[in-house]
Amino acid sequence: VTKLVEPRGLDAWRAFVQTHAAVILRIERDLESRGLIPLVWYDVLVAISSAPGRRLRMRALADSLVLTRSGATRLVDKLEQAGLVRREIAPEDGRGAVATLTEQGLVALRRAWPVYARGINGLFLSRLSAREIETIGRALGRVHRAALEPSDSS
Amino acid sequence: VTKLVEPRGLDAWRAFVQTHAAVILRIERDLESRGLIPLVWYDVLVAISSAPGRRLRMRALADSLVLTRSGATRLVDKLEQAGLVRREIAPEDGRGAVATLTEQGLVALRRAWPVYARGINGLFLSRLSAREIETIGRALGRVHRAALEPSDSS
DNA sequence: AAAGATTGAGTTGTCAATCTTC
DNA sequence: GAAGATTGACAACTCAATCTTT
Repeated sequence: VTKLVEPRGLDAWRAFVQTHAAVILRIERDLESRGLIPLVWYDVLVAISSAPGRRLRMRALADSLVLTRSGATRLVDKLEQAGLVRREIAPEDGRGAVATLTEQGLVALRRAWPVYARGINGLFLSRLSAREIETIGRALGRVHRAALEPSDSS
Repeated sequence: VTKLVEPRGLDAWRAFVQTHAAVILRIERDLESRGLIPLVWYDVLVAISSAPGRRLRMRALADSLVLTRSGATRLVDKLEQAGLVRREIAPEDGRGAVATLTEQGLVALRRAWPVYARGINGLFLSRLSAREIETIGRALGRVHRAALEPSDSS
């Protein structure tokens, strides 16, 4: 394992990856133990509810969740079976489908949020100083935008 | 969506989650497009190779990868089929199995590392200042340790 | 023909039950 | 009986192929 990454950088990377796994797992379990919806479902509902008109095309949903299109299809299938989401034909483009929230979906969203929020606060934010939170938001936001760029691989 | 998390904190959390997904995805694709082993396999090989004596119990492997025990079993099955890893009976405890690296496993590890390292540098570290790297490593390391604690959920 | 979405087949991971050793 | 590991049944996601609308 030649030193292609400086040690400090590697530490940061590892902390980043492992912390993500550990924290997400804890929140997931917490939601489940309280009979609430899984985190991915929550993500779907939030994405829809915060989209203009509370309606979101499947494609856009897939992108926003870092999923494939088929993944989004399967996922919305479940949510629809559970009665949290409804599919409609896109008004301007007959090819497209848009996902919308049902009343139940809105309720499920509101129920899950406090538990999710408690996880974010208790496991993540409460361990960080205001300065760290600021730095992390700004720095990782920058990394995120860069990672969405086309591809600068040689 | 009542304000149970302060806006700055929510920004930081979202940046954290989305950046993770985006960056991991890019690295994964990069490895695949070059015919190298997937990231999880890499993680397994690293975990083993950096364990004392280059041998690691299944249980410890599962923990270090944030996987279930059965997940670890399946994973090592594949690696073993591919000839990168070998299972042996634990010397002191007949119940346990330890995973060890094969010669091929070591080669696969060394081949993947430059590409992985390039991803870490190019997508992550190169977008961050030295101060940010330091802060992220320290802060997220603290979050990680906290997330491994038993469970302080009410 | 291109883009949106879905389906079939296969892979990866989980949970609950089981086997083995302590 | 408890812990380590594995197996069977099943859930989640991906790729490639397909269908529909533009």
